[in-house]
Amino acid sequence: MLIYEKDNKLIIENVKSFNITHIFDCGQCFRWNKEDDGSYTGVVKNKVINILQNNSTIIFDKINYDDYETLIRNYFDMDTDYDNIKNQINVDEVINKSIEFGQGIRILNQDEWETMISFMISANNRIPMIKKVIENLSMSFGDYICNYKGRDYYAFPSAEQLCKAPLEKIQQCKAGFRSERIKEAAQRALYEKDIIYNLKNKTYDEGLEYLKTYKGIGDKVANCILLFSMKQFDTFPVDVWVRRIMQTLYVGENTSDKDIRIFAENKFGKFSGYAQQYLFYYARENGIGR
DNA sequence: TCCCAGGTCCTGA
DNA sequence: TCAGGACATGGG
Repeated sequence: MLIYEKDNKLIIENVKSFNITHIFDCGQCFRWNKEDDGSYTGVVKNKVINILQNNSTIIFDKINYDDYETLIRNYFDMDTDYDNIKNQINVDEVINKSIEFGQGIRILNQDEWETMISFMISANNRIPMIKKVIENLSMSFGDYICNYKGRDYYAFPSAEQLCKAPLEKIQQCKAGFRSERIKEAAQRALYEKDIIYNLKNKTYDEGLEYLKTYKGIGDKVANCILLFSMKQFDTFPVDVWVRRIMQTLYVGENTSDKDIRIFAENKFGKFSGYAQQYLFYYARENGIGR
């Protein structure tokens, strides 16, 4: 991997296991959108990031090496050995095919608070709608960042900002029945921010137990939060898509979500979360079980 | 009109 | 512990 700055861009050559379509379309994040030139633009913390890929070269617009060290490197999971992970979870033909199909997937290290609220919104919702609600919340309550390629960008609102927001205004963001849950979570997070940001240093069970004390966070959402923002990679969140592919290709049709999760965690081991992402992407892109 | 979406909560056995 | 319905919203 070769990293250098050129013309106000940061360029990384010879990246392996990195495909921006796989990364942004595998359902782990909701704030990235494709541009006409094939690049993706998104918001990470308080920064707008645009990323373009040509084969094994990735180009970040208006990013310098400092930004790479403080933000990009961790967010894009650049220090993880994906070959090793793929080898460890590649235990049969189904997962082998899925890994091949989504070879460029990476599990992003996202902000804990943003991930909590985002997956709270995901309950009984569609991905385009989830993205719209998050965008509405950011535009209504988040800090303005800048204009990029003709579009205004806003940071995801903090707990403080959502706490001040009247319930009706949250409802106007089309959050539906999740509006009160968001408001309640913000009120709690205001005083428990340290706990939330320290969960990655706790055990999986402690994290799960804590997250589920929030209204609107059940088993599935809690596991997504743990996987996508708290580095708990041994968990296997079961949603409709994962249920479909697992029931079709591994276990019986009437197997419960909990049993599917236990089956998968035993099968794929400490990197079950990565296996879940490959399977999710494969199932969704190929309509498995529909 | 009905069905469903990266589910959770509540209720009643 | 577990099944079944309600829940906002919008697209097919």
